[in-house]
Amino acid sequence: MDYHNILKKKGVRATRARLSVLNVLQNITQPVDIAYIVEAINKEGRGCDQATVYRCVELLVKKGLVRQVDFREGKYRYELVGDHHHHLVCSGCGKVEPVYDDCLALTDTDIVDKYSFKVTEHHLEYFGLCQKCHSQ
Amino acid sequence: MDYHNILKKKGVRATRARLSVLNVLQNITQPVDIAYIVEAINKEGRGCDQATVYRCVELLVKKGLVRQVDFREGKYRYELVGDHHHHLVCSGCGKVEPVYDDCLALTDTDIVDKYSFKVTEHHLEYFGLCQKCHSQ
DNA sequence: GTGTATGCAAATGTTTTGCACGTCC
DNA sequence: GGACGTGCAAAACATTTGCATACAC
Repeated sequence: MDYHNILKKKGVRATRARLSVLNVLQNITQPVDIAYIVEAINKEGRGCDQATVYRCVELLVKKGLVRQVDFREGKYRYELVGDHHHHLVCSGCGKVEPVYDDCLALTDTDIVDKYSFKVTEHHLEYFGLCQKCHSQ
Repeated sequence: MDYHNILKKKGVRATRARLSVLNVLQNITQPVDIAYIVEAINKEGRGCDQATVYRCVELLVKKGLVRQVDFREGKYRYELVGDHHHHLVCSGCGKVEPVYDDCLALTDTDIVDKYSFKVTEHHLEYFGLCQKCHSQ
């Protein structure tokens, strides 16, 4: 909850820009792109340059606080790591629904055992049509 | 095997550029980017513009012959669809290993049932360190 | 021959970088 | 005070687009 302390614990400075980025990501219901973050920060008082936002999210991803997501749009989106989940992305209307189920049969640990490959993360997204778009 | 006929069956023209792209992708062991495809085509005689390659892969992906892959590099890679598999991507040396196991516990069909969401495709990649990079 | 694909060049969109100045601790 | 972060502007890179010409069928 207290991002100031969380950042300190991670060994990095708790700057205004980083706190702003985390604060924006705390209030979203689905992954957002850099432009969204910049705009959101600008709305709440003193703004922030987009180069800074790029540098912030890069750091936050590296520190494991933020997850980078790819919806095949030619740009990345970001969300707080929080609880582990995947996404259902509708190709019709763009709606994004989180999936909290345990989706993987071959877990990260299985892969370590079978392939001698130490998995640090995996990315899984489902693409298709939501009920509304499918029935049209 | 005969891409000329495969393209015809898909209802699109079997042009030199499309056949070249498919031919390049037939000879790779891991997903490659657009620049690689352009260069490979240029090496084998009459070349091909990169705009054309972009247009070709877009069509081939749409027709289900080519798969677009994202290794979090800020650009996409492509490979023939062939048999379904996922990837282990080493963050250390960039090595890519295919995984032919059935990785998903929550299949596309399960999702249709549980979430009323018609899955057309899913993207799954594992990131981490290969044995060599991990032991260093 | 006709409709579609391609080449070329320019434009667009995303992300990165260099450097002077500001801020965190 | 000193190291590190930020703003600004420019650059780099991936991808897309408009239009005249070439090609597939």
